[in-house]
Amino acid sequence: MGIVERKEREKEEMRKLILEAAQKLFLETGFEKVSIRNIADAIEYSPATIYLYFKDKNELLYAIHNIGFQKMVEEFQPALNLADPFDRLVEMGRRYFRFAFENPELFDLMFIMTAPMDSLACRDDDKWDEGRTAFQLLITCVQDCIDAGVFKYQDAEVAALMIWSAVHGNTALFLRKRLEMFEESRRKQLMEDAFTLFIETIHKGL
Amino acid sequence: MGIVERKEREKEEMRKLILEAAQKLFLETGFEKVSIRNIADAIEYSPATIYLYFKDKNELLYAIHNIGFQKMVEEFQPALNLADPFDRLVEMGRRYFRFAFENPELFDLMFIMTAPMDSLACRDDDKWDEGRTAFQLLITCVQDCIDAGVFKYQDAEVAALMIWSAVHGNTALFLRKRLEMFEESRRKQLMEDAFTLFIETIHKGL
DNA sequence: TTGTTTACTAAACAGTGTTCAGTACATTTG
DNA sequence: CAAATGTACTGAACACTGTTTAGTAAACAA
Repeated sequence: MGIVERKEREKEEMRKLILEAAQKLFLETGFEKVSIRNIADAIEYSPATIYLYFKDKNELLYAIHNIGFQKMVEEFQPALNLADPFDRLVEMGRRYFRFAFENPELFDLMFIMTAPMDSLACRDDDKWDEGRTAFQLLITCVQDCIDAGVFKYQDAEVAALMIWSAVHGNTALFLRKRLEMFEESRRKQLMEDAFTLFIETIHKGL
Repeated sequence: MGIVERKEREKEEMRKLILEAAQKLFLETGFEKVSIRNIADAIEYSPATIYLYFKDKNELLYAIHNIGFQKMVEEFQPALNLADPFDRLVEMGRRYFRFAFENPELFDLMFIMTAPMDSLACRDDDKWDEGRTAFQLLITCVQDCIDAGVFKYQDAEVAALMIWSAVHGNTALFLRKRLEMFEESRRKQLMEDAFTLFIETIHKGL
């Protein structure tokens, strides 16, 4: 009686269909401008159908946020293989930037928008596992730096948070257009300089 | 013939009336949840009236974003009077945090939301003067630190951007609920520790 | 007392997320 | 096989949203 299994498979496929259409539309048009109706049109189903597979729009956004984390972890992989822990750290920073530049909508969803987090708040079972897992990569790297004597920090978690904040802040200010006071031509160079300066500072810093 | 002046005064008062009602509603309910109709109801006018004083919702948000900057600059004033430039820098950082904690909706509008910046994009006359002015305070302070020999940085602007990024990143990650993986009790302490570590790092750093 | 300008609004437009009663088909049961 | 049950889906509605426009009533100028 594989009938119930087939049904489950079909259900899974439908979820995937919705998710892929949604993702495509989002990355094309931006999250703010895509409606449930747009997604429904794209897959040629009624809007109500989507609600049979996702509780609400936030849950759909959360699902795509998850896809984003998968992608990001994949793109971080090469950095994690570098021998020197400090090189590893720097490369992780660079890849954080690059991911944001190349996937601004996805990055927004993962680290800036509130909507997907609102979905998390409704079901108290997990505490943003995706974020936790990704952040753990950074903590590990920082700990390696400490162990290798590059840093003299005591607490790898605190140091990791500081480093994440610095890199994220730069990215977020740019993505949310808070660096508009700099001429467009200088902007990217300025950001890179700020990042480089940060790296130099923590390297010599402590 | 003071009649035209009275009219202008009335127009200005009406703008103020709208702005104050809007601000009150926004700070009570959050920006996402307040509609033009809500504001209109609050001041007992029709929704269409608001469009006689503001081009669209983004412009209204931009006007409130401006009020936020006035408030922020006021709250920064005491920090700017400190004798030691590095103390000044640290105190500015602390006040950035505090402003964000005490006025999360306003902070969001000033540094995270896209809507008010979309308003800016439409009229190319100025390049976010409010942001530029506030950032200039930081640059000046960093330059003072360089002059006093606390920092050996070359470029005050780049250093200021790095510092702003670090402080802002921490704040933004918190406000947008990206530190949910830490238990609520630890969260604030962790943020303070990360800030302190950053301060120590740049102090000894270069 | 005209004519004109100004300030305002009712109503509509085109959209949004979401819900629910109802339908048509697949599956199970007698 | 036919009847009963279960499931997947949808049309249409609800209560909103930002925004525009035609029209009105009052204030002002001639």
